[in-house]
Amino acid sequence: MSSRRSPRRSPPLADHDLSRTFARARLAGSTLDAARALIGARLARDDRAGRIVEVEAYIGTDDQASHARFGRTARNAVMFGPPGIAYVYLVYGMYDCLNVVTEPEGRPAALLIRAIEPVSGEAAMRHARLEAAVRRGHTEGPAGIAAVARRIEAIPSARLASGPGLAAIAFGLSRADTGLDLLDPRSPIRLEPAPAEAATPPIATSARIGIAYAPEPWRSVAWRFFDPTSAAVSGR
DNA sequence: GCAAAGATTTGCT
DNA sequence: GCAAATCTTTGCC
Repeated sequence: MSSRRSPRRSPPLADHDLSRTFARARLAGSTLDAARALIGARLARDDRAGRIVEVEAYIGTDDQASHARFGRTARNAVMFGPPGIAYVYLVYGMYDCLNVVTEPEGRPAALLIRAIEPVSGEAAMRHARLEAAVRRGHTEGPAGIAAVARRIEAIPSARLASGPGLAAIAFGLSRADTGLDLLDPRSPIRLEPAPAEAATPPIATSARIGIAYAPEPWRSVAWRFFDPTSAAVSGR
């Protein structure tokens, strides 16, 4: 590039709207506070966006349901790092799940994104869902890919990302995305605050899902947070 | 080095 | 309503 070009202090952020940057401070403190802050916030990719409607908190090495219960390992290392970073893991050998790291560096904690209500880019989400079905060999039956494509077209919008595995598929996320800074406006996947005009959503709580293996009190603690008015909440 | 289990989803009985 | 699918991570011998 020519040295006569006017220098840029940072990459193309000149027209970036700062009101669309989620505040790292909201993730750096209590994970339970951060969980409430995430309900109604947005997850955005270039061609799609959605409203987070369900999250679960996993806090510290004492939490016997958390991946951090074994201490720091190769898999969970980012949970011990700074807040706002993506932690994507493979569950049951089949599905990737997105977490947002919380709390200061050195304290392992994260919020599992369990459900997202699509706001835009539903076609991209359906396309991602079809690609996932092809990868899993679900299109090799007698019905073929056309039948699977029709079935995916028929899925209601609110069901496109209504579970942790489905949310990752809808947004095209995989373990390779672990380490991404979700609060960097230049990141391909970003966390953004709810629009100023959006109403504050109601928030309900319950025990976390799928952790029956954990001893009490971890099994029953109400660390799942969701918007009970959303049709996109998982398990309905 | 091996065995067990898992922060899920889907399809069939 | 139950069980299969699928493979990485972790604990233990």
